[in-house]
Amino acid sequence: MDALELLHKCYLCRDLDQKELEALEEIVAIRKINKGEVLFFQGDPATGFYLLLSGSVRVYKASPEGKEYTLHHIKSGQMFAEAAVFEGKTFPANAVATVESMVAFFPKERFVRLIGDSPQMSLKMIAALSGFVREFNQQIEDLSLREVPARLASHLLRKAEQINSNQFILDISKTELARSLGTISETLSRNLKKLRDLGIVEVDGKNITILNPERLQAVADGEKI
Amino acid sequence: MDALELLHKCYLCRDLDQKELEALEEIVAIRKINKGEVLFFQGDPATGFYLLLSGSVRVYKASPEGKEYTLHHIKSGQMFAEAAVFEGKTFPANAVATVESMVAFFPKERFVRLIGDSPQMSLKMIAALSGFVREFNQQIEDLSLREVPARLASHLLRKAEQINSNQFILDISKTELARSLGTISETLSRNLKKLRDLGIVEVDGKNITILNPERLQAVADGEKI
DNA sequence: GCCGGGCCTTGATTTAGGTCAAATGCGTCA
DNA sequence: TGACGCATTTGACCTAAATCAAGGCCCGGC
Repeated sequence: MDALELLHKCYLCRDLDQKELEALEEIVAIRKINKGEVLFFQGDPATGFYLLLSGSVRVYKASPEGKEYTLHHIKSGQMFAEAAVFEGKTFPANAVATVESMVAFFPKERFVRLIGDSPQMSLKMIAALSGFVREFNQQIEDLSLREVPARLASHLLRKAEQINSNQFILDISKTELARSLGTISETLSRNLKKLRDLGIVEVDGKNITILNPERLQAVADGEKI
Repeated sequence: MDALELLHKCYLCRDLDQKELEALEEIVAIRKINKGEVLFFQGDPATGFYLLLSGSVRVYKASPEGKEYTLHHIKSGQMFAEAAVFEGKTFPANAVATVESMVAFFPKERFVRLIGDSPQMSLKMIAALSGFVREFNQQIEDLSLREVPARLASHLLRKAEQINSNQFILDISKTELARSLGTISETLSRNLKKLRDLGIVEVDGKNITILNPERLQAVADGEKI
């Protein structure tokens, strides 16, 4: 599928009329990024926002000491760095392609002019930003109030719910999962082991089976393991 | 000053034309809340959003174990729970008045109908949500990558910058400051003591003086104390 | 096949920060 | 003014999770 076709199918573009679509296409810049290529670093001037057409992008924070926390794993069709367009002059995180990817880039000023004339697009941005706020909200709750086992349990339950099956395959490495749970691989490994020893989950490489969803939910709710 | 007057002066209403203003006034519900009164609990159905006209509101999360984390201290003129209007069916946090306050309440459905017709108001909501995203972003960075001394140092430096003076008075209790830094009062007390012992700050009750901004900045940047 | 470099796991140890407990201070309201 | 209650401080202790270190495993490239 070619890039423009992908663009048309994504949430931002659906329901737009021909005129709006053309205006969008006029300002968009589409480009390929290789695996490992960096789209922007934290602190870079925020010149616009992105929409991922294909591939996968990791958005993460890094501390001077080398610690990392993954804010999002962007999947195709999703926007990222939208907030940077309306607020702030610099990107608040780093973004790197984890596989070869295609991105659409929308320059800040030209896009802001566009949405002033398009209530439809304003509402889409509002929806996207609200989604972000909700997601961040959950992350703050996890980081400030919940411990690692609870965060891990929630993540597994959410994965299972998404595909509606108690058996699934992790789509990221365990090291990377640890980073998105706000911990490190060793701690994740130990917690998975505990869940395994208790007969709550079965772990075989990236293959996860939830054997006891009720117990796992209890762990997610804060029960000590 | 009466409530409607306060409403007109706030960010949401500035720059609106007469028609938009009247439409807003039509749907708004203004009410007084006493000190300690709860506006909503986490999990309550999100029926609309609020704008604080006067007083002060604390928005916070609480865990089943009794731990609390303060997301925001809302000051007059600020909106809160806006994201709940566009996303999600329930409030993601609790809100309580810390002093007697006046709030304007905008019911969800009627407000969403309004902004569909008002690009001006859409842009304001986008700006407000972007601001939230930026703030949350910072909180996530603090919680996931930075330690308590660094968070405390940043907070003090920010306060000083706001009023452009190295001497200021805390507008909240230390217990409450601890909750908004993602820690507890004992830990905050110990860290303040360390900063005091190092001659970096002077603390006299709620009265704070930054004696050595450079050292304090170094602590904010992660230097061990 | 076999070599090398990631991952992943596991153990030993350290440490930041939370918990518990007690003492002190301070403001408010009767 | 006195007493109660709440905030704050400080000390002793505990615990979750990070760090440090060592092996094992898997996978791709030669």
